[in-house]
Amino acid sequence: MKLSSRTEYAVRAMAELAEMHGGGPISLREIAARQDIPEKYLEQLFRQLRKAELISGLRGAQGGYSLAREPCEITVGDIMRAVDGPIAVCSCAAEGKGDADCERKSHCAAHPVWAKLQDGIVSILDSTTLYDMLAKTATQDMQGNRGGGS
Amino acid sequence: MKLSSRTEYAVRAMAELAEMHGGGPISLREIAARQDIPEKYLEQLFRQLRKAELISGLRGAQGGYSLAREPCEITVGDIMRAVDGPIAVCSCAAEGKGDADCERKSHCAAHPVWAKLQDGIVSILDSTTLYDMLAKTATQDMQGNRGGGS
DNA sequence: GCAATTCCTACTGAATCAGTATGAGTTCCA
DNA sequence: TGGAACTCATACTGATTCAGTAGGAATTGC
Repeated sequence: MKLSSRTEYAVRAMAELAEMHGGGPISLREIAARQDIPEKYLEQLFRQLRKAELISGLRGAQGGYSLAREPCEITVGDIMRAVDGPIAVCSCAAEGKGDADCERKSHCAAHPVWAKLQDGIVSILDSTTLYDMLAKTATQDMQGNRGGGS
Repeated sequence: MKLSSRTEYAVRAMAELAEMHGGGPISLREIAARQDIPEKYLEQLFRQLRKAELISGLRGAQGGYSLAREPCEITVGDIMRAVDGPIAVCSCAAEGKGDADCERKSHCAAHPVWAKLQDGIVSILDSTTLYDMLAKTATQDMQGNRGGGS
């Protein structure tokens, strides 16, 4: 039940791109530095994000990456699937898997729970866009909970 | 974002115990056989479940395990925490961790999303009891989709 | 043409996970 | 009273996954 570092990194990097959205492309190096992510590792993730058509890369000097769609059109779920594959709490409750491998299924007491969990997770991830994330962070900053109440 | 086999096994085994609840203790061997779980592995899990006071063990011949509380008093979340420790989608959104390790937190765009996800997961797991699971399985059986599609 | 950048494949070390092995302690029952 | 049927406890192992690194080819702006 834990996020991979791929997902954590990718989401943070994408948020960074979203914040800069509209200007020119931003280099991998810059994003890695600002978010404190190993550069070469992030490079791998970006390749996957590009293949998933969430970002587009521009080669050569002054090149870099930028979002391939508007921030409000990219969900956390999209990012996660791009770098970690389909979301699946277990093999018998995975996306796009109607009747797969679990021969137990029809009489398994656990199955409905996993299905519900899977559903809950996916619906949160798919309903949160990069736009939402930035908006929330801004709000959070405005509310300014520093030194907050113990 | 995946359940461990510990959790999957433990929940299934607990459901088995719940189904038998009220009779005498059931031996590990029997549960393992019925749920097709490696016996020695399940033994480990049961020790943890016992320490968490979800089940109680009776030693000696004719011994075995039984639920330490009513099925409606044991949640999937309880079971999961017993065998896998605290539920945490990431280190900066974990249970019982007010202000821990993530120095980024206050300005991290991802944090609110993980917090929401964590919350959603925990609330599903903590609101589903063994009793609910059995009830659902029964319903499922009554709807009886056996021999189903193609 | 050269510097900055993306693109691509392969490797590696460490950590986690699933499962085993072995044996001690307890209790019932013949 | 002894042994069979159990739980209880610790330590080990092999495999897989994960996080991160290395090295270099291709492309583009200046």
